[in-house]
This record gives sequence, structure tokens and C-alpha cells, in this order.
Amino acid sequence: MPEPLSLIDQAERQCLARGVRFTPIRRRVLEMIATSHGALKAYDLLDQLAKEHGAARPPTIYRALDFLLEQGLVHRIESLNAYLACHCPEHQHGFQLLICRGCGRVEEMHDDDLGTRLVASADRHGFSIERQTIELEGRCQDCTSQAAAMAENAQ
Amino acid sequence: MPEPLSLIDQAERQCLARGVRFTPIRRRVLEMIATSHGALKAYDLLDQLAKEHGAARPPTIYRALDFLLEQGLVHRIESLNAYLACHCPEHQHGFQLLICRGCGRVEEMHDDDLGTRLVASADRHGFSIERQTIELEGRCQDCTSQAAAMAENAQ
DNA sequence: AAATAATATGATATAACATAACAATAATGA
DNA sequence: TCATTATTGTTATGTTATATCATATTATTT
Repeated sequence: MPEPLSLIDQAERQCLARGVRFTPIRRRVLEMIATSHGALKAYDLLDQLAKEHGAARPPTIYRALDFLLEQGLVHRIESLNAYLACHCPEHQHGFQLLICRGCGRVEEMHDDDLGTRLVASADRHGFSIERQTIELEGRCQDCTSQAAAMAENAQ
Repeated sequence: MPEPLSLIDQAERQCLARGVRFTPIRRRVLEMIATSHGALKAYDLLDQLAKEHGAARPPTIYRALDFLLEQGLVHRIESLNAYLACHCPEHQHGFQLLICRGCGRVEEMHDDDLGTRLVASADRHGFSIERQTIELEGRCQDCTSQAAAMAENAQ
């Protein structure tokens, strides 16, 4: 599983370049989020972290999350109160999250055209947009196939 | 202010047609949300309701909200943990919320083409979408003008 | 109308999510 | 080194939401 490592390396380089500190706690929290299959909740992160670091308390996690969010290294999923590592933090503009109801997998999509259209559409309503939250909930391919197979067997 | 009244009448007719009960608590909660300028938080609703109805407790509000959400009469704003009356509950498909950072106003937008494109885009990623959460945060026309005017005066 | 079933509300407790405030420590810069 | 700033520790509390079981209301059946 080399990808999470490279994600951490990338984060480290980015923090260095920006002159912000990628402390052990921040690194560890990002690692936890990155190696998780789906999104993680703040208190699940806290439980995990507390095993290695007895002093961990809610502010410990929320501070680390705030930092990682500011740096664009993680995203918050508003509809789940959960957090997801960003695999392309250099990507500056809006993104869309695809959330699977079946397996909990969350994928980050970058349809820039869509983001542009949203902003244009909002502009026609007199709104100038500074932040987009786009969360699409449904089923991923695997879970759709699986549901279809089960329906098949039930016949 | 005739609009909130007609919204309530519309809700009443819709519930009657669907064979679900538009009880006094549900009606009152919808009225409160509808007459508010922006979005309302659950505990603000609770405080208001408790003044008229001493027995009101968190479950009272959350049950009413769950009902109204199910019936499509209100929307939940995930990024604010707040609730907004829907002025066109007959409208079945997706919607987009425009949230003003300045005055807190929230507007419901219906760019159906956009919703369709999102679904198509997600489909290309293997996801079949069942629910869309689209929240765009920025400034409404009034608040943009106001900010511009203030910058002008500051010169 | 009475009995039954289904739905809604009352009431208490607690779970889940998040921040305030201040003290202590560690890193950075003059 | 000393002062400054940033980070973390620590305690407490604020905010948002649900579980559970009792009671009451409404609808349905007889």
C-alpha cells in the first residue's frame, strides 16, 4: 500500500513549502484518515489516537483536523460529519464527493466544468460563490452490481 | 405577508392528499421555519416552540423536522445544521442552496440541467446517485453591494 | 359505541459532535 | 539567551441529535 505513504510525503513537502508545521500529531491524524477505506469520524480518530497517545482529547483531534482542513489536506463531509484525505491537495478549485451508501466508500470527483456552471448559475441569482459543498449520495459500481446479483438470486 | 400562509395551506393540502397528518406541532414548526428570514436551528425552534408549548423537548422538534423533511416541506442545510422551508414542495428533483455569508439569507435554486449533469458525471465514475446535497456559500447581491460601498467609503 | 390498532406526543436520559479558556511546553527569531 | 509565537495539555462546557419507554390521541374495525 504505497499510496498513503506518498500522500504523507506530499503533505510534508507542501507544509515545508508553505512554512507551516507538520507536527507528529498532525501527521498521525492524516495517516489515519488516509489509510482508512472510507471517511472517518472525529471521535473514531480520537479513540485511535488515544491508544498511542494517552493525552489525546477532543481538542487534540479538532485542532489537527482544522489544520489539515486549512491546508487542504483533508475534506470534511458535511452530510456525514466525517473527514476524508485529499489525494490531490495541489488541486485548488471545487470538488464533488461521491458517497456510497452500500460500502461507505467516498470518492473525490473533479468536474471543473460543473463547478464553473454552478458558479455561473448562482451568479444569475445574484450570488457570488466562495465555497462549494457538493455531496452526491448513491451506490458505487460494486454495490450496485451486488444489489443486482442479490435481486437475481432472490427470484 | 401572505406567502407563508399560502405555504402552510399548500402543505396542508399536500398532507391531506398523501394521507399523512399535519398536526398542530408540525404545522407550527413549519410556520416558524417559513416566517424566518434565514434558516433556523433545531434548538432555536425548540426555544420558540417551548414558549407556546411547555412540553416541547428536543424529540418534539426533531420528530416534527423528520416529518417535514420526509414530506419535502423543509430542507436541511448540512453545512449549517439548519432548516429551511421549501417553497415548492411539489418540485421533485434536486435543488441547490445559495447561502449568504453576510446576511444569512438562503435561497433555493433549481438548475435542473446542472443536477442532470452531476448525475451523469457521477455515473461516469460508476456511481448511481440517489440524493444530492449542493450548498453554495458566498454573498448575495445586497451584501456584495454593501461590501463594495464600504470599501469605497474607506478610501 | 367499544375494542383494537396505529400514530403521535410526553418525558427522561444520554449519545455524538464540537469549542472555550487558560496553563504548560516547544519551536523560532532577535 | 530572552522574548515571541505556535502548539499541545487539560478541564469544562456548549451544541446537535437520538434511544427508550410511557401516555395520549386518532383511525379502523367490529
